Amino acid sequence: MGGSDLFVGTLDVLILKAVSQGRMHGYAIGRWIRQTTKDALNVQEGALYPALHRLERKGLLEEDWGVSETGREAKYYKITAAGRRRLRAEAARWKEYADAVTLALAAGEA
Amino acid sequence: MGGSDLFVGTLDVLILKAVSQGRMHGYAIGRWIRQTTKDALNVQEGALYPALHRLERKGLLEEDWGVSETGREAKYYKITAAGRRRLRAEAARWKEYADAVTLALAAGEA
DNA sequence: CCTTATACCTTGACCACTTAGGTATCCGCT
DNA sequence: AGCGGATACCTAAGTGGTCAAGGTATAAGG
Repeated sequence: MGGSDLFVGTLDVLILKAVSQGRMHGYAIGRWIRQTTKDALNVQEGALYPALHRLERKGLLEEDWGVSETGREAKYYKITAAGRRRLRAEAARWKEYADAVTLALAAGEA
Repeated sequence: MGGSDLFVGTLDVLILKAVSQGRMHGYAIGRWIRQTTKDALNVQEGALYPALHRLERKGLLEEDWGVSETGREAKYYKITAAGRRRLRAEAARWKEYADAVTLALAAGEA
């Protein structure tokens, strides 16, 4: 199993990062997140697919149908220029935020 | 200024951490978070006070009225044993989660 | 054949957070 | 005297991302 709940707001940046690595379909994005985090994060499909539609609507991703590695129909996503900009911004925001929280949680320790 | 939006779910652990340092009133908890994160996080009061009530209802904090450093009435919070346990668990969860996201966001880099 | 994996989707409910107000006291500045 | 800003508490309405739980369909493997 493994995989705690998401901290709301981190899913988008993870998706953008995944797709920035190369054209990828939805199901594979979920798998990518699970694998690159060594099972620490398991994204529910009920969160994943709406997020993809959201990002597409915002013009951060582009979709087109194709055939997956296993020979099935699959909707592939590609990151747009705006998506790449957003990824940079959100990744920076995440880093700043994570450092801040980690700093706070370390307060009062030798 | 400074202070981006919260990633939902991180506020509770920050509050527990603050109060674990010693008896503290609500307004001071907000200030503590702002200061220990060097202004990276600025918690809105509309998020802070409901969170305190939530944690109190769950038995993770205890409250009693007192007088603040400035001579005003203030509601002081103290962490309970259950709160301390929760803090340990949530801090560990945060660390695991943050490491996982950071790992994923670093994927594909030299 | 039946489960598991792949691959997509939606709906309902929850609930933390944002925004935007409100009360009251006290300090410092003009 | 007046007024902004800090202190110190609170609430209500709205948003919106996620979870839980369903659904369709095909293919591989036991």
